Amino acid sequence: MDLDQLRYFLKVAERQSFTRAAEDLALSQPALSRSIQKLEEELGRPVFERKTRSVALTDAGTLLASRARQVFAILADTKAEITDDGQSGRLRVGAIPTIAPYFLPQVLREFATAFPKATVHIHENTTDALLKALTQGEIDLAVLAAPVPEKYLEIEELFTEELLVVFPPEHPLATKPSIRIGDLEPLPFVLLDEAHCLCDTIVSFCRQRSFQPVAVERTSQLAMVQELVALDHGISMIPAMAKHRDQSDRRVYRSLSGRKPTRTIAVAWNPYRFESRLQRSFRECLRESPHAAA
Amino acid sequence: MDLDQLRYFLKVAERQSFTRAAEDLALSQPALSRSIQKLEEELGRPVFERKTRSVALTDAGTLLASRARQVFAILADTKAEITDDGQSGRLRVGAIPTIAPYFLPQVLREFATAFPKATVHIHENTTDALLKALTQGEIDLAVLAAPVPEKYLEIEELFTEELLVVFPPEHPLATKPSIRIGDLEPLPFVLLDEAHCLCDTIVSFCRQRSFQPVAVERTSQLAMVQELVALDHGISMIPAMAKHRDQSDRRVYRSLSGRKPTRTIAVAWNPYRFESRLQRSFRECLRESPHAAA
DNA sequence: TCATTCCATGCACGCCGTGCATGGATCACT
DNA sequence: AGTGATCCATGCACGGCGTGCATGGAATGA
Repeated sequence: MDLDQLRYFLKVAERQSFTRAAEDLALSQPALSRSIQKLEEELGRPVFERKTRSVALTDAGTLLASRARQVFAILADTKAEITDDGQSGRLRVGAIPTIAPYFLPQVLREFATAFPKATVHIHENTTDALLKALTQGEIDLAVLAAPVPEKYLEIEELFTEELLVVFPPEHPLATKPSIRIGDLEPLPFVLLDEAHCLCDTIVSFCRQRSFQPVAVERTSQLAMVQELVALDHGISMIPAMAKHRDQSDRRVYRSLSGRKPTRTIAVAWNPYRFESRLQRSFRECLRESPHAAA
Repeated sequence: MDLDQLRYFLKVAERQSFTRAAEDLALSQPALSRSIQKLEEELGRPVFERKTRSVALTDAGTLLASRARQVFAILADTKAEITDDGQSGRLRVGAIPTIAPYFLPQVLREFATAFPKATVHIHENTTDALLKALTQGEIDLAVLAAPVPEKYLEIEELFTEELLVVFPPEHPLATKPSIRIGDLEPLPFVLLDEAHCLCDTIVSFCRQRSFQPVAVERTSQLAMVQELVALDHGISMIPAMAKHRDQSDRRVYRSLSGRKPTRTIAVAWNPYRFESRLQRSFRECLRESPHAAA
């Protein structure tokens, strides 16, 4: 039994194909076949059921996969723990798209100043993908919006920010001394794709006020929402942190009167993995960021 | 990082010497040195502190050793679990010397009949050594005398047997209609070495009756105690199971009147390791052995 | 029937771990 | 202080094992 064999094995299990796993592993398919054969020979029974178009784990394979993952987690954590000097190292930080460009840059700047020897990799993705990556140990931390629908993860709330109503300067709303949620009901909305949790937050806030916002357009990024609002395709709600970066006079941001829509930013990590001192320091940076005070 | 490297590393840690570890591993010392060097290179810091006459684990090495042992335990258990067909396989059974030859043979005979494809290895050693071997996963089961002074082990009591007084036929005790513990107080004893728990059992039984038995001779095995008793070097107490094998008329076995000395036979195993179906079957055999009924 | 998609096998190559010989450092003993 | 012993590190050459390339064999779909 060899760690390489186990690594290969896990990749085949993941891709459900020798050919595709071999590509991922930068290995030829025959070499991979042989490696798995050796493994099966040692175990005395096959770990994969070869089907015509793909391969599937046998019972033995399922057990082995679980244990192999455990072994790699132990080894990776041990290595991290031993090499952890609190100053240098690699940190893989995930963030959802509606947070990443508005909150992370300044945190990264501060962190890079405080820990010049450290390397930070940013993984921008949806909440679901980030949670999966956390669970599988592919990233160390994730910055996202609470609440997080995932047990087995550690969550720390950072701060709560307001969602502001945004519209072009010549919009009728601009003349109102105060804007209430009811005023928005007949208006068309520009919203993000449903994969984004910010969209859920906005829709559920409106629903609590007994109306379903009408989305005339959906885009995949907040910057595009802002542009479409400027073109008067509709109004929207935008996190306060995204307003700070908006220098354009083509958009007006206003706070709702009455109960205001908000979202809470949190950081999540996998408590079953070793937490490096660098990781702890990064969380410290997140907590102490000016945004948290704002 | 390589499993071979970790295996080598653990052996060096155990033997506290590259040279001796290399012998155990059937590897040249230079090859071993290089292997550890690679490991240390990957971890970024030494795992051994090279002293003039031996080597010692660094902090990093201590952590790595603990995790490496964990990894090997997982892999060994996984392999055992996958290849476990309930019929074939290897079982490593430990037993203390005062039990092994008197109780195990018939159990082994029954087990071999019921599971002809299985292989059983017997490790005869003292209680301490067996418990250590259990903890380190070097044996699967141990048959010994309760109580077992070890947490983290699973214990199942099998049966309790009497300790009989033994002496030569012409001994004055032979004429007594009944023998009480007080009658033994002035008599010289032949006892086992102190490493044997049976010795403790006998001494503590006597102490509860307020006397300390006088050992005129100590030997390392029960058969020798029996021979010395036949030569009238002294009397002794012998487990009932050791009487059954004794065909000689040079020794008389008698039960004490009043409260009788006993010992309880138990089987112990490591609950943190995978218990094979073979192992479970062997415990079954132990429970159902005729001795248990006697 | 033919093209396609997979995984397995035959064969030759090259890298990496290994053994042998030796160096360098530290003790123990006289 | 000198000498031999002990122990780990290094230089060098070899050989086994995993690998890539080319190809086979089986199942599938058009």
